[in-house]
Amino acid sequence: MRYQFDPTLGKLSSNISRGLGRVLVDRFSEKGFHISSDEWTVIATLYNLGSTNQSNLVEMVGRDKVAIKRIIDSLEEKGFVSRVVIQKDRRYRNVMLTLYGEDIYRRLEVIAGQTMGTVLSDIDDYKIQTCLEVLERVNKNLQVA
Amino acid sequence: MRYQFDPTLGKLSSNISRGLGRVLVDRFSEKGFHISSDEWTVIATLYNLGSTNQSNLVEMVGRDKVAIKRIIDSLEEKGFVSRVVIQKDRRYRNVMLTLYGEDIYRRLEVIAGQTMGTVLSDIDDYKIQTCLEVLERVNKNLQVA
DNA sequence: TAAAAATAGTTACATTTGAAACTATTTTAA
DNA sequence: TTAAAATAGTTTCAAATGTAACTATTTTTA
Repeated sequence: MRYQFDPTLGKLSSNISRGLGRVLVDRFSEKGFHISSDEWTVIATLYNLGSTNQSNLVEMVGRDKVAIKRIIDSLEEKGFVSRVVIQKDRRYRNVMLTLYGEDIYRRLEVIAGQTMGTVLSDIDDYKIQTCLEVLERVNKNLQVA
Repeated sequence: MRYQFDPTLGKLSSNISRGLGRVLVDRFSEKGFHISSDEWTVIATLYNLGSTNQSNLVEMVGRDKVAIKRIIDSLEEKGFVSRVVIQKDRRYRNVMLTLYGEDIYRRLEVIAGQTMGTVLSDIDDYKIQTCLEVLERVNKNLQVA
């Protein structure tokens, strides 16, 4: 095929990243939650994953360790997560949602679900699946590139 | 359907945006071009569009006017674009690639094409098309959301 | 087992980015 | 025709982000 040399995929991914973040933060904010899109990503990851260390979050979320540290700092300040040094190997910190954090997750999930519903409402399911599949693959390819 | 409430699309788009930018900048840099991914986007847009004003670039590129101004400033310093006040309406500036800028575009295009080729090489054409179609739609939906 | 290497996480600093206020100019409408 | 509104682009300042160097701890290896 003739590959994209015009910056379509780059432009779309960066605009969607920015735009989805903006919309999500606005919806959260309207309901009284002051949470960045990065914070939301980490909260959702922790909810699905349970207790884990920061390095593992680096893997799961795809941000570097400084970014993860900063997000955890902020979530800890807000009381959504706790961070505990693991005595077995004191380099690690165990990060997990607090009960309050879990409660917040469930509320945010509803808002995020509605928002994604709006954004994806007029698009066929199978196309969305194909799209996500492609994006996963692109993301993998980028990691080794 | 059951919509994504885990942050899949947000995570993927932001990681791809970041990753693609990083890879592209690295490839450009290896060949001696020190160009950000935003600059590349604007150069390619100007090549396809010809002469235009900054507000129109805001539309085409999907960044705000401050971002566009900064990118144009940088491209102008490097001699890739020229910016001329339009006498008919002196609020506008006409932005266009210089001959040098057009030459640079053609060189960058080759590198960007190869890079995208690598990143997309193991993915079916029709799936890529479907993916881009979905992303275009999502992007449109975000603009009104 | 002691020194070197590796790993998890943090700090510090420079750069980038975003939002709001601003200037200059043109258009609208009283 | 002139005051108010709108538009294009710029400036400014605070906040977010990326990079590199750092600390603390554990693992490896000579």
